[in-house]
Amino acid sequence: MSKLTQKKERVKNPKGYSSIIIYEILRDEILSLDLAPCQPVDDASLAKRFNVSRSPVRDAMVRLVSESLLQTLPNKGTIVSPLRLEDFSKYIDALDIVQRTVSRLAAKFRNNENLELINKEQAIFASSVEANDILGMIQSNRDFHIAIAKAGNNRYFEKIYRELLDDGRRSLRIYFNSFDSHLPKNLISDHQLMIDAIKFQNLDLAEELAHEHTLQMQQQFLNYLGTLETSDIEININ
Amino acid sequence: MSKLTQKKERVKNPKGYSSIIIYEILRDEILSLDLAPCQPVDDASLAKRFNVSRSPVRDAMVRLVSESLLQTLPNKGTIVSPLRLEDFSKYIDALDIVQRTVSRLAAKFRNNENLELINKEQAIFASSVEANDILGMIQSNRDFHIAIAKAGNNRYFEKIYRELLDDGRRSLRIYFNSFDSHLPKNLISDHQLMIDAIKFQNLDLAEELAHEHTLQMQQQFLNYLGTLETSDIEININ
DNA sequence: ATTTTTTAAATTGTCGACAATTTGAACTTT
DNA sequence: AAAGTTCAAATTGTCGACAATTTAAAAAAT
Repeated sequence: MSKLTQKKERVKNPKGYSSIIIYEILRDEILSLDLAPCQPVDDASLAKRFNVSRSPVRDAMVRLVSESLLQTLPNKGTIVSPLRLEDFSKYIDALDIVQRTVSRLAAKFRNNENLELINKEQAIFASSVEANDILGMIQSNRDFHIAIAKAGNNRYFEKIYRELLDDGRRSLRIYFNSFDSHLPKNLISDHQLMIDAIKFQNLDLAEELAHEHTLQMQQQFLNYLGTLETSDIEININ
Repeated sequence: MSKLTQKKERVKNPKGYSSIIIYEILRDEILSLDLAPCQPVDDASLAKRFNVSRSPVRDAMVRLVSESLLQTLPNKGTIVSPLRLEDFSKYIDALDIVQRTVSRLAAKFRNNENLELINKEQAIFASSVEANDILGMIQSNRDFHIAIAKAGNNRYFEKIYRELLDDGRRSLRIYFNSFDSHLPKNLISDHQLMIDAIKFQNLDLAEELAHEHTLQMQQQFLNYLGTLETSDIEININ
């Protein structure tokens, strides 16, 4: 076959990027749902696809497993982790509490540098909305909220919040898809109100706005699911 | 050399345990502070020590890096992560908030199965204290608190709490070392009070007890550090 | 027809070697 | 002596092969 005769002049890849690149490609494909939940993923074919040996693929997969984006079924291969939408209300419960706490901490401890970063991220988010760039919106929305967490001046809480956001990345993908043409202008003004509350150190207001922000997201999300089918997801926030 | 002539009759290890075993050994050595913070750790010598190739050692190290127990200094090797005791008050801040939230959730949502597990873990903890077994105390104390988190019926919060506890494992080691001969009997009764508050669904009391529990730990810890040297750790809990 | 045994294939962890860098010391050159 | 260059050693990612299992399908025995 031409593929074999045309023997790739194997110039070894520049040291140590394959596994990182493969990790990022797979991660993006999983998060964008190009790789469907429960879809099998095996290192042999990935190695073929990326024209590398199994080692870098394995490394990438180990990392994805540790992030719970892949799931190993012992001796039965590896699959894209199932997306359990029935867990969504639990997720929102957790996100609500953490988000309120983080906002309150930010309002208390923020300094000028923090505020600058938050404003910067807000601007980036606004421009992704302007450009109707969904992937950009997801990324910059995340960065905006993490900037707030940073202002809380507690790296443990920042880590908790970041990991929780990361846990919800695929759900968030569905959430943003729900704005299929009419853009979420109000998200931008919501963010601005949060910035002001943090800037003026109004702890209670910052917490309340974070709470409303989460509720609104939940609302939008459930409405969207409701348009797909009658959902049996129950809400237990009070 | 005899080492070479005596050629190990390399019976390959039973499939796929070396890397897990090596991971556990290294983890325990790091947590018990046998491997000192900042101490260099290189795969070549570990491979020699465990009589395996670099691959399983590398896998174990990757995992430890992802848990922040090891730290990679690019092109300069890998070291045991520094133990930043100056972060301790931040850690306690975060632990306090999460612990209070988890206790409150547990008091609200606990069922009989949860209560049974909590009681079981409490019994195990009590017997480790009885036996003066520090490693056992650390483990069973963790399991006790995680049992409470489970009762909160929110896997996201459970994960947050577990990871936060894991983050503090080395600090906790120092904490338990501080009870060098007189055992923490009161920890047992504290736990019992928490169990009762959760059992009788007294949310406010459960939260308050969790708060006191954390404060007491902080107190004990700082006192202990104070006996070692004049500590510049500042407390900002209010 | 059901259970047991045998086998081939798939899965998965490990091996030893090697190659692309990077680092820092030794050696020039200015 | 300072700056630049060269080079061996250390670090680190990748390769292709292989071996220990597990799984499940095929074959044999009951």
